[in-house]
Amino acid sequence: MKWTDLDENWCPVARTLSLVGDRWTLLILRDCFLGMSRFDQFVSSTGATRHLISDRLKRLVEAEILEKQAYSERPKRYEYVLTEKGQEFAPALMAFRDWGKKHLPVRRQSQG
Amino acid sequence: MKWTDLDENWCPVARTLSLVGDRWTLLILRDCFLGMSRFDQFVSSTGATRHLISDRLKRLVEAEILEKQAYSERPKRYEYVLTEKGQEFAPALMAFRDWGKKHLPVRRQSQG
DNA sequence: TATATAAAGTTCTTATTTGGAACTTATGGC
DNA sequence: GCCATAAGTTCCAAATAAGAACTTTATATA
Repeated sequence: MKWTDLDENWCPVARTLSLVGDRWTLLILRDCFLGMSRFDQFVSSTGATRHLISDRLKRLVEAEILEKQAYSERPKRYEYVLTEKGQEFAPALMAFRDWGKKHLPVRRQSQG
Repeated sequence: MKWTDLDENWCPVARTLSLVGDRWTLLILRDCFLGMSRFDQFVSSTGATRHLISDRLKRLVEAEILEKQAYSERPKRYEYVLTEKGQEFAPALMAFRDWGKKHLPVRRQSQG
């Protein structure tokens, strides 16, 4: 079974996962909430490959969670910003953050 | 980069994703909150392969999110139950559920 | 003119993960 | 002996991801 097959599942959790049930997608959304919006920012912040970021941004735009906006005309450059639908994903990320802070403390300092 | 490499990331969201940032893992947790606890229940409920379920349950037990408990001695049979750490994941799943209910309504009835 | 930089991707090849079905082990019932 | 149940494991083909280099459009510098 493919995970996109979950999009018509009876369970709202499953349907949500068909879109964002993937670590890189969720990291991109985290970055958006931290104020990032550009391709290369997502690449260096998440550590995912350019290929992955490209793919996940397309999905997020198609799902209307992010919106692609031109911020420069020449050369044509785009950035990705949260739609209202995307903004409303905040509680989920905050729940992840809280759980991680409580149950997965960092031992040694590392960078990502 | 491998996703398990996120486990020492500075960001608590990333650390959380290193454990549960995967659709099948989160669906297994959803099932646990719905009262399921057995291997075959997870297989048929999620639609994931036995292989995947086996792998994800191992990770969840290792992370102390689930606990493996014998419910039969002969033959030896185990079930998986949420630990307190696992229970505290509820708010995250509820956030997913709420977002899905609001933003991803089902069109036609389907089963998963 | 030639070179370098920047941003946002795409392309290529190799490695890792997943899918799907069948098989295993232990036990009880008919 | 034969079938069923539960919890996995094994095998191979198919799909995804990793990593690095390349492309495109345009500005800046020597």
